[in-house]
Amino acid sequence: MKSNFLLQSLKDNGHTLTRPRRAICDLLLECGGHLSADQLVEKLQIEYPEIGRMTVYRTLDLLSSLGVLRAVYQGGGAAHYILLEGGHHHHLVCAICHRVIEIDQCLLQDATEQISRQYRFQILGHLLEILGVCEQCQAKTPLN
Amino acid sequence: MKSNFLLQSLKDNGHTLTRPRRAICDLLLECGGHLSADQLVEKLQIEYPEIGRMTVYRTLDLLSSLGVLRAVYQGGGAAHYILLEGGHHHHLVCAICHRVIEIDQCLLQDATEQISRQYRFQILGHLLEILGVCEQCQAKTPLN
DNA sequence: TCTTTTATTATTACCGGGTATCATTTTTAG
DNA sequence: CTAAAAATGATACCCGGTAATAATAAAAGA
Repeated sequence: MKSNFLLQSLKDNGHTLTRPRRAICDLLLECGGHLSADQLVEKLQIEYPEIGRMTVYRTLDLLSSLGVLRAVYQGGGAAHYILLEGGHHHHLVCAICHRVIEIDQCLLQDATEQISRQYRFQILGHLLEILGVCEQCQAKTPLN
Repeated sequence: MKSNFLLQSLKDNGHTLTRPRRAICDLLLECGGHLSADQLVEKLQIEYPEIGRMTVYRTLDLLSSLGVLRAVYQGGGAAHYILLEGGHHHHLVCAICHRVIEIDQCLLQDATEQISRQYRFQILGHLLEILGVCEQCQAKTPLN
């Protein structure tokens, strides 16, 4: 049984580890994030048909407020949620196919410290989103 | 009469500079961005009561597709739009009062070039959003 | 200029993601 | 075991954004 930092965070902050919350946190971790609320609901229905929409939304909000999850709103559709184990997240978004490519390394250690001092801003986390064209789409639709 | 790079972009791409579009682009530049579509509509109503919601949404979409504007979706409410004269944008978001503090300098010149090579990703722009607590809110609610 | 074609706009109705409400159930504390 | 508190689920609702369409304005051609 692997540990789940989402559940751990709930526990550490005095929240109950209920069946729905366990299911949601496990699924989130299993899928590595990048799911929308409705996608979560749909997947949960298979094994836990009793879990309702509201609980999913509420749990996602709760996790977000604890700083271990983050809602990302790309234009148009539903928000998707990314795991924030290290307090930060970087990813590339393809403007054509909307593929999301995650970047593990953090490019901003120094930069954020500088910002923090300069603006007297207490940093909780950051999100870097790079918009562009992925390799596959460059091949399909050469822009030049 | 100062130049408006939003209007210029429309012109350069063969779009008509109509009265509504002029009004929208002027207002966007005047306010320095960070307005929602409905805020724009409301402000426009004062001087141009004939301009409808749809036109505003369409114009914002058009400008976004040209890469000179970008919709930013913070959780909850409506998207707001930021000017992208240089193709990128950085800002700080206060987790408590939701104030938005813009950062002028770009911290990512080197980092994005590295990403581009490493992932063979053709970068169009980037958005860095730093979440934290601003100076005023730190004073009001000391976290420790 | 007048006509034809194309682009843009305004109105309306609609859709879907997310929220508010509240009664019910589950969990915790005593 | 009982009472209080927390969490859940069903329903209805709200609001930001979209789709569709008819009318208008602008551009192009004769």
